[in-house]
Amino acid sequence: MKEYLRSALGRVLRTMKNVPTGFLPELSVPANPDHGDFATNCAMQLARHLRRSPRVIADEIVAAFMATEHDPFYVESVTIAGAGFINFRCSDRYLYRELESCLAQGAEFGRSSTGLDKRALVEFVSANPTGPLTVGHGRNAVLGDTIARLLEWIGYAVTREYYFNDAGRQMRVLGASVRSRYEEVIAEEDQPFSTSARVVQHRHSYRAKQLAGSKTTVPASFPEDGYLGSYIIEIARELVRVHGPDLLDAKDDDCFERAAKQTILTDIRATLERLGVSMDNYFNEKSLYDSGAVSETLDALRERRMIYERDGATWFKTSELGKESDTVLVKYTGEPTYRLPDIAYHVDKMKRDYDVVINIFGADHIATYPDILRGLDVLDLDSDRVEVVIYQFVTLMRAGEEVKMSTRKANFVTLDELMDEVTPDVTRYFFAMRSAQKHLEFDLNLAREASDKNPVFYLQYAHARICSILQKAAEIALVSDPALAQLTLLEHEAEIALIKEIIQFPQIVVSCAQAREPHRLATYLRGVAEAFTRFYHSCRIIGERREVALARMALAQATGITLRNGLEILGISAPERM
RNA sequence: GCGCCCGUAGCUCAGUUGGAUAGAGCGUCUGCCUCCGGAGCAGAAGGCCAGAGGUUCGAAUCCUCUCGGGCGUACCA
Repeated sequence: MKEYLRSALGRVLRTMKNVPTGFLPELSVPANPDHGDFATNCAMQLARHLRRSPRVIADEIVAAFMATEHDPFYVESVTIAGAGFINFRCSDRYLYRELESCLAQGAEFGRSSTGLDKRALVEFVSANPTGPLTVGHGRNAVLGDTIARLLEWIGYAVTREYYFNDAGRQMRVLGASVRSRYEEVIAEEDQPFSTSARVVQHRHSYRAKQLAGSKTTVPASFPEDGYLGSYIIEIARELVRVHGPDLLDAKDDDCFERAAKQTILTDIRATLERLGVSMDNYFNEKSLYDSGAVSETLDALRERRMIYERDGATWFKTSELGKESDTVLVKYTGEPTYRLPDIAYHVDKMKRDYDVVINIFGADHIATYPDILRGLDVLDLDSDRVEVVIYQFVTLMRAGEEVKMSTRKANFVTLDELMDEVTPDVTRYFFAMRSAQKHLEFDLNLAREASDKNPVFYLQYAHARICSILQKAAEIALVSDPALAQLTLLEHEAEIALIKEIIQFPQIVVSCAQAREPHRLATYLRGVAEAFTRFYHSCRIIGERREVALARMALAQATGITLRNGLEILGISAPERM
């Protein structure tokens, strides 16, 4: 419809005098449905250029349109309103055909081939295995996965990738933390009745002072910046269960580190799985060192004369590339900063030849990616293919107070805990329903206590109700069969409004995917569910004469298809009863 | 200091490439359950779209400045 109007208007405008070549008419959907289904402002835009009043120009355009381009299949009426808007109302026949198409496509309704034969890489979550995924990672995971699903729906072949680093100082601290807890568990088992002595001992330790006011206690051997979460104790207990006290003699923390990493990574995978996120690839930063990619990248940058040495460190001349200062790539210790492997990683991504490479980053990583792009530019790789979706932080509210989150300290809420409280469905909807660039306030008390107020239930409820109606109708021998339904019987205001809502779905999917904005889909689905409940309240199905009932059942079925497919993209279940 | 993001109803947020009377949910107030699922529906109240300039037929949307909030700005990851 939109395409037809666009090209028809384009042809009309080309026949008119003095219209600039290349002028394209814009089509929009009026906010007020009384104005029509589509509107164009082109008469107003041309007014200045043609030095005539917009209304006169609009008259001319409409006359020409009606004479040469008017197709009654699409357009029922054309009117001129306001300062010079041209409004088009589409014909019911067009609506019925689109509705038929929805019913025919079923589970495929909303899929398109806009991005056919294109490949996308979506890198997201990418948390290092030092602890369980937090609420913040949840937002990242939902955004990334939903964008991936949207792209798949418009035809892309998508790879979901998780980039992680299991080496370096943070992992050594992790290993030391586990060892300390391990020793603590062993000591407790030896002297099960001396726990009070242990607490006294901690009260005198430096760490205990730091922890004053917090419930967490740690053994004296605990690293100063160790990981305080209770999951460390769980890992230590498991090691005791399997190895007993044998590990007390271990000469370094390697075995503790390995055990921790393995457990945590497995847990992360399980958490993501529970959220409905399944990665295609876990990319280990270490492999970039093993393959030589890191040193190759450094050499390549050096060849372009963008590298120099100073104070024992290796610098990247980012000041020549629009940055205030240069950037260290290799520290004086000989150890690279994270930027170098990051660049090498993206070089690797570019070599894998994707049409688009999307990264999902929290706002705290905002400063990291420009360096990556600069690196790619220097190496003549097409950095335009790299896109970054930055999301703002999640503020967790508990009993009206903000909870500051840190993986190191114990007071974070894990993604698993969140899902325990509000279910994965609600978690996904909550994170998907808001624009990524807005801060997200997550009221735990509200989410926990008041599940009946959560908007996701509104969508699921509408779906369940549709299933229930169709089921009930079947019991009295009314079987929904789109092929037999006379859709022209759908003429109630609420029916037409619902049809118009439904048939927008494919276009919505395309625009959400292209804009990388899942929240607009959530907003749209809410509108579909609202239009359905309005229809439900003004139009009965069971009890109406057979033909009308069948037509309305077809409409209900189409609504169900739209809700189901939309929820599928959001990764949320569409239950048949609740 | 500099960079990025945000500022829309009491609260949390929508608002497509600039369009016609700025919209939802929650909360508040009115109605509506012999009726396909009331987790609902219909309606009311609530706004100088942070503020000031600019661009134009037309601005919540684009530009500049100011004020407020968040996040960065490491030889930490």
